[in-house]
Amino acid sequence: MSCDRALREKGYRLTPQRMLVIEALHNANGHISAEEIYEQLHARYSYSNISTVYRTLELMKKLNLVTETDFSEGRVRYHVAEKGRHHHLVCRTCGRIIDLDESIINPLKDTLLQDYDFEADLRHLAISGECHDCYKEG
Amino acid sequence: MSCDRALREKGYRLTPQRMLVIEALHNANGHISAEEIYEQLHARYSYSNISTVYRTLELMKKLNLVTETDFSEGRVRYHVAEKGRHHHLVCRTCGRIIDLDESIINPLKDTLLQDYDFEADLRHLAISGECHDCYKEG
DNA sequence: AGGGTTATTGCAACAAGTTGCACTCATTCA
DNA sequence: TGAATGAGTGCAACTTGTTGCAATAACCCT
Ligand SMILES: [Mn+2]
Ligand SMILES: [Mn+2]
Ligand SMILES: [Zn+2]
Ligand SMILES: [Zn+2]
Repeated sequence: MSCDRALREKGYRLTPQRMLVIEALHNANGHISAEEIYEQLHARYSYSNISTVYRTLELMKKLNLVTETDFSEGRVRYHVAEKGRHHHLVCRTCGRIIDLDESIINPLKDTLLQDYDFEADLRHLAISGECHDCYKEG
Repeated sequence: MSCDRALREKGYRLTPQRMLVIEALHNANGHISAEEIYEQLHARYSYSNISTVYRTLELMKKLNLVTETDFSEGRVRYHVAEKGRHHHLVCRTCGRIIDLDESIINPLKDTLLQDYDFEADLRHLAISGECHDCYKEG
C-alpha cells in the first residue's frame, strides 16, 4: 500500500512537501528523524519549513502509515509502518540494540484486549533497560 | 525508605532545593509535573530555577526513586517509585484511564530476561490505545 | 482550462526540557 | 568553629516539537 494513495483516498491533499516527506521515509534504510527528513525536503524546496515535516508525520501517524519511536537520544525517529513490524531493546548503559520480532508483544496485547477491552497501540517499541554484559557489572 | 536518606547514602548533597522537590513528590496524591513541583519550590525559594527541578528529577530517576511517565499531554509526570507500582492504559480518543497491576508486565519482562538476557526497565507505564467504547465506533 | 473553496503551508512565537559556565554553599576535616 | 573543596545552583542560550494566523495552492466543479 502506497502512502501517497492512502492519503488521497482519505481525502488529504497530496502536496509536493508531503510527497517528499514520504519519499524520504521510504528511502531511509533505518529509523529517520524529522530533521533528517527536513534536510531532504529543504534541498528541493528551500523555502519549506520543518513544521510541515512535523505536521505530515503527525498525520501519517494518525493514519498508521508511520511509527514514532523514542530511542532516548533527545529526538524521536520514524519508520514506514510496513517496515517497522518489530521492536528494539535499548541498553541504557552501553547503547546496544537488540531486535525483536513483533510477536513478542502479542501475549500482552491479548491480555489487555481480553481482560480490559483495550486495543493497545504497541507498534515498533524501543524498550529501555540493561543488557546482560552491563547489569553483570553494575 | 526515605528519599532524603537514599541520596545521602549515595554521597549526594541534601540541598534545600532537593528537599523541597522530594517533599512535593511525596505530598502529591497523584502524578505530578515538573512545573507543579517548581511552583511549590518557587513559593519558598523565589530565586530558584526550574532546571534544578529537572536535574533533581533526573538524579532521582537514576537512583530509581521516581518514575517518569508520558501520558501524551505534552509534558511528562512523576511518581515516587514506591507509590507507582502499577501501570495505566490511556485511551487516545476519550482520555479514559484504566489502572493495571504491575504484574501485568511480568510475563513480558520474564521473556525478555530469559530469552534475551535483557533487564527491561518497565515501571509505571502509560500504554496508549483505544478503549472498548471508542473503538466500537471508529 | 479557469475559478472557488478550504486544506495546507510558512512563519513566528511559544512550551518543555537540556546544557555550559561561573558562582555558591553543603559537607568534610582540622 | 572555620576554612577548603567541588557538587550543586541560577542563569541564559539552546534544542525539539507545537500552535495560531494569514497567505497560498491543491482539488473539485463547471
Ligand atoms: Mn526498527
Ligand atoms: Mn500511576
Ligand atoms: Zn549494555
Ligand atoms: Zn476511549
